[in-house]
Amino acid sequence: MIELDNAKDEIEKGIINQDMLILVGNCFVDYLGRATSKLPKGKRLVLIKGDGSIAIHQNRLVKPTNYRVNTRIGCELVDGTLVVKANKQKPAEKLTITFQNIQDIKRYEIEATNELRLSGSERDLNELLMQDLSMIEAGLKPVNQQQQFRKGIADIIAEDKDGNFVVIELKRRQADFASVTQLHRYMKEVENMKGKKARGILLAPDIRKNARELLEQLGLEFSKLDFELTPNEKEKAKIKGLEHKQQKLF
Amino acid sequence: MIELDNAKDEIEKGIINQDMLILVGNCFVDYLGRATSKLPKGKRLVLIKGDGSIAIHQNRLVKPTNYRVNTRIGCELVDGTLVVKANKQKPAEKLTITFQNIQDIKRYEIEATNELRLSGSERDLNELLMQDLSMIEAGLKPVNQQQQFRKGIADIIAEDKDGNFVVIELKRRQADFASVTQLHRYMKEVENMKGKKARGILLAPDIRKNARELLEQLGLEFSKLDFELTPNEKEKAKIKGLEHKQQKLF
DNA sequence: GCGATCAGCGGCACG
DNA sequence: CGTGCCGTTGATCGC
Repeated sequence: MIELDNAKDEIEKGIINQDMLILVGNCFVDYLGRATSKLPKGKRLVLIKGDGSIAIHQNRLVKPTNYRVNTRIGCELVDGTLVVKANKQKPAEKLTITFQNIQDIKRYEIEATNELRLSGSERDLNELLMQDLSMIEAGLKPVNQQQQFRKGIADIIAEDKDGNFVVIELKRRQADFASVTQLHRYMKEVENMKGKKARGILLAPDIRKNARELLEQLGLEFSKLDFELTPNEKEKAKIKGLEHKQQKLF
Repeated sequence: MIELDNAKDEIEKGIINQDMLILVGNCFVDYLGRATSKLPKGKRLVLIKGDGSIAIHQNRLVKPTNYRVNTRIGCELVDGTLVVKANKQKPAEKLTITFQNIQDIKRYEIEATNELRLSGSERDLNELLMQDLSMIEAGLKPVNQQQQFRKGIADIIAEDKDGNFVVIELKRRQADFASVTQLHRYMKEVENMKGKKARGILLAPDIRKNARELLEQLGLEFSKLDFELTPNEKEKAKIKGLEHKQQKLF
């Protein structure tokens, strides 16, 4: 066990230094903000970061039980306990950790960089498709990418060989109800703007059965998007194929 | 710095014991699964939990750069590095952390409980409303709570004093486009099932301006939900009032 | 700052 | 197991 006043010094040093801090000890946690919560007494691990993020972890799941981001963290000794507070205004939120004891406290100097290079995101796939819209359908030409409307932002807008506007919504994973209604909303908006019928194509690796039903009722199209992730850093991802489900009939 | 073979022993001990493990050191991280990512060499903090959760943290933000949940974690010494792997099938995912060195390794015995008592969730508000639907509108009677359709699950279905079906969608925070289309979807489904017109009411503390426009176009109603969080453990939350925006005109 | 949307969403509850 | 959806969603990007 660590003396609480020593712990306090160490925490304050860590906060000033923008270190990463690990606190382990018996504590309870109160949160009042967008919701309220009480975490009863128990042994937890608290992770404080240089940017004022704080997370209380129990020994399960990746997500913390309690957390707060981008806040000013302070601590004080109160009645033989060490109280760590992470409060914030707008929205008003209070996070209070009360330690009965501190078993361990660790301070690590780690730079606050963000160097993760991720690929296979929707943005990547979008870029790939824009390079050659004919992958989706022969004769398709880009009109406007990520065009903003009053009712949202469509992923891709194009014009098909017959001069119809085509709204394309791209999903990197199985499409659901929300994906379908999203596309429908954009399609309606385009129809309103242009004053004529438009098409809507949902592009995803898969679609849930009921979502597919809704899609068809709304007069939208689904096209299976088959893409491959490349561990190679040079190319971000690779689109292996696109398959209109309707074509299966032939 | 810690000898890598000692670190390996300690990690393996921790995994068997289902402890919480903290590793700090220079490493790079490769992920291949639903997407791919590379995190170049740098000093990071890795948190491993008893249920096989693993998270790589940099010194900013609450969320880890890389993570994996519910996996079998193994480690081995390879060419003077310590490699921690968290692989999984279905879907196939590989997470590999390669440590050049380990500055610190900590092992904490913490029980894997989940005792957080949270209140003010949508579920709580739903329960409160169901106790007295007349808060929403005089004469409103419950028909079915959380009724399941082919196209989703409506929060509340009721009947108004004139015998119309009323579909109610509840949001604990500012309603957006998705909230509106969600309600619309349920309302249409009820109309289909019952074979007559239905009403739809969106209940939320606030609604985005454009979402409100869409809501009105779709013939739906909005009602401002004013609720209060109680730090008191006995009562979950309190609904202070409900206000139909239309009433503001009078 | 707000608005809109994605996320390797995670996690949960229900069928 | 999949389906649907909430979340103190968080985080990002654009305006």
